[in-house]
Amino acid sequence: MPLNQATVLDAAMALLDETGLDELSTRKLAERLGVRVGALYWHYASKQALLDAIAERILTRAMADVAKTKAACPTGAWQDDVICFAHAHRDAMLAHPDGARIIATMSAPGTIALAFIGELTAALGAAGMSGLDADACADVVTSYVNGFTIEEQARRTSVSRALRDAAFTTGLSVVVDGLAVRTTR
Amino acid sequence: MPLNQATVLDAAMALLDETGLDELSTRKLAERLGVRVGALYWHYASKQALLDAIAERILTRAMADVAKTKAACPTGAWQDDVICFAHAHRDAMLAHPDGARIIATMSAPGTIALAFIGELTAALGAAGMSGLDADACADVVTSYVNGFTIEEQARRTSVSRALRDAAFTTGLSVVVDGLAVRTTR
DNA sequence: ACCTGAACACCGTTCAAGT
DNA sequence: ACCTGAACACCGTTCAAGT
Repeated sequence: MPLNQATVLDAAMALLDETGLDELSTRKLAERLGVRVGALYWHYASKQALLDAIAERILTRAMADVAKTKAACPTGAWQDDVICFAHAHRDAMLAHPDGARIIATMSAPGTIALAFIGELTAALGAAGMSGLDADACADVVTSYVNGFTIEEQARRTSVSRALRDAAFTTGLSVVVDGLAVRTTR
Repeated sequence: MPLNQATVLDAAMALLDETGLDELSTRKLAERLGVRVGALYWHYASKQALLDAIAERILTRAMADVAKTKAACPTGAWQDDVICFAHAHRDAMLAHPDGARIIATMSAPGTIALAFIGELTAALGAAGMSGLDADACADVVTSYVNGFTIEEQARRTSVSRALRDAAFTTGLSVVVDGLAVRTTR
């Protein structure tokens, strides 16, 4: 049966998981699929387009996690929403090697990325923040999460996952506290 | 006269400024220096070592800016210190194409990077934050700055520098507000 | 000490031609 | 519609040998 975008993407993510981004080449991917390199370009216009598809898939997973968590525990407090978004975002990136780098270097925010940040902005708007402020504040959250996770994944640090989780959570609470100041004035 | 580490580094930064990170190859660098590729490996063990040197130079510039600003206007308020650090950090990265990406993907934090984060941590410690908290809080600041600036440089956005500055400053004030609640309890 | 020459083992991308 | 074959224009790195 012929290849399609989904099969290529699946193989690319498997290769990513095994080797990391630096070793993810179109040629190795072609070999894994039992096909010549050129064949890939029928399904994706470029390697970057394929990486963008990986990024979208990672963020799709993050959004699904948000939906699930909110369904299981609908507290209604905007702080919990923000915390939920941030953890889902980081977890989805940590699930694959160099996940944060792939998100950070994607060529343009796709539909999923826009939806993700849109939902976060809406959650902040519901907290009584209006317009420009909500946009900028959603940006603080995603910038922090991206910055933290990129660093975390780049240096293969010796510090345990538990300690890194604690540092992340502490930093996140700082951000949330800062947002709270903005909400109450 | 023979090449040395500084000459190679200068040429690499000039090439970076002209072409960006993706076009910065050892071969183009060698051509610019009037030398064969292999010659570079006498001065730097690898391309990554050269990129690390670029990262160090960028952070050196950031630290110099911090020192200058503090000398010119020594307010003593820790909030001003944090804001000063963050702006110097971002400005130094924005001064070169893909500057933030180079910082984020450097193989290990060098002496300068450690000094930079050390000074920031000390400033927070002087604000009455102790130990682990000061570490984690310094991390929020640098994570935010890195995350924001990577995004900013990655997508060659059409939004003006002034608007991006405003968004950065708003986000930074959120972080500072969050740090303040930690300082006063 | 510093560099050349030349190779090794790779890359991403394109495109006529096949089926 | 989907893939092969084969090329094009590159990469980073190593290392004997030269000066």
